[in-house]
Amino acid sequence: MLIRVDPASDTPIFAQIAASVHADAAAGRLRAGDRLPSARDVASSLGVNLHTVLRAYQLLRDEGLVDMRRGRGAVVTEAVEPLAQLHHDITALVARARTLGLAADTLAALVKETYR
Amino acid sequence: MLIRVDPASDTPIFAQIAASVHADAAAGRLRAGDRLPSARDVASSLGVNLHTVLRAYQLLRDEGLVDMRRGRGAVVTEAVEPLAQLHHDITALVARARTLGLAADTLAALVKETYR
DNA sequence: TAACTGTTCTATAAATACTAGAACAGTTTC
DNA sequence: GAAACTGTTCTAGTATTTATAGAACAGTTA
Repeated sequence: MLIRVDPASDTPIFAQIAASVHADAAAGRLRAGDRLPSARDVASSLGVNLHTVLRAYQLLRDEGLVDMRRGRGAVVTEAVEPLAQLHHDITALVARARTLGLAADTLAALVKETYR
Repeated sequence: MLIRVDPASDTPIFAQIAASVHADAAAGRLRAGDRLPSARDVASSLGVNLHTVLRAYQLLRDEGLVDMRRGRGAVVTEAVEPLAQLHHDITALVARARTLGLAADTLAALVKETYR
């Protein structure tokens, strides 16, 4: 499993790591029972701090996406299934927004605001 | 026009102000030619600093949503139309995500990631 | 002209993001 | 049991972002 990060991006690194896992789960590349690479491995391969990776993992844990325990690592839960189910709807919405010239941040903010 | 802000929220105030305008535009409550309340008025009524409101307005300007000039204020552009067109799709997606138990931040991050 | 508007500037305080190192406590593997 | 792995917790420092504050500037409108 590969986690990508753009150091030049204005979004925090921990958020990018979590988003990378989100994307993999939505695309079906991650399934319940799969294990995320250890935080130390991710940290060294990305050249970031261990705590930064752990913060992303704890975010995913708070969302119920992974189950974390010492010694075992971070294991994906059944909560990834809804993400995969929504994948088609999301890509369709994004495609339409793109043709309308909408910025990514604008659409994302709109979705978040609509949730309330 | 009413702009709402939650001081207890973890999202920055300027982002909340921009999101409030986004929501109004998407819901059709804002149309091209409409004028946003002056930054000083919003600042005093919300109890926040002028610069904080201006930062939100400049964000909307960067998105092309409003046109700003000294003396005239911030006027909504035709770029709001796409937002209104997407409103139904967004609410439908949010409703489905909600039934699946997805968090707002998760869905928003997913949408943003899918955009790339 | 007077009152309004956003623009620009410097400055400060607070919160957040990131890095850094160390020690701890479970789990897995041999 | 021992060794190597895992996340957890702790303190600490730096850089960036957020928000506030005040002042002066420069267009627009009434």
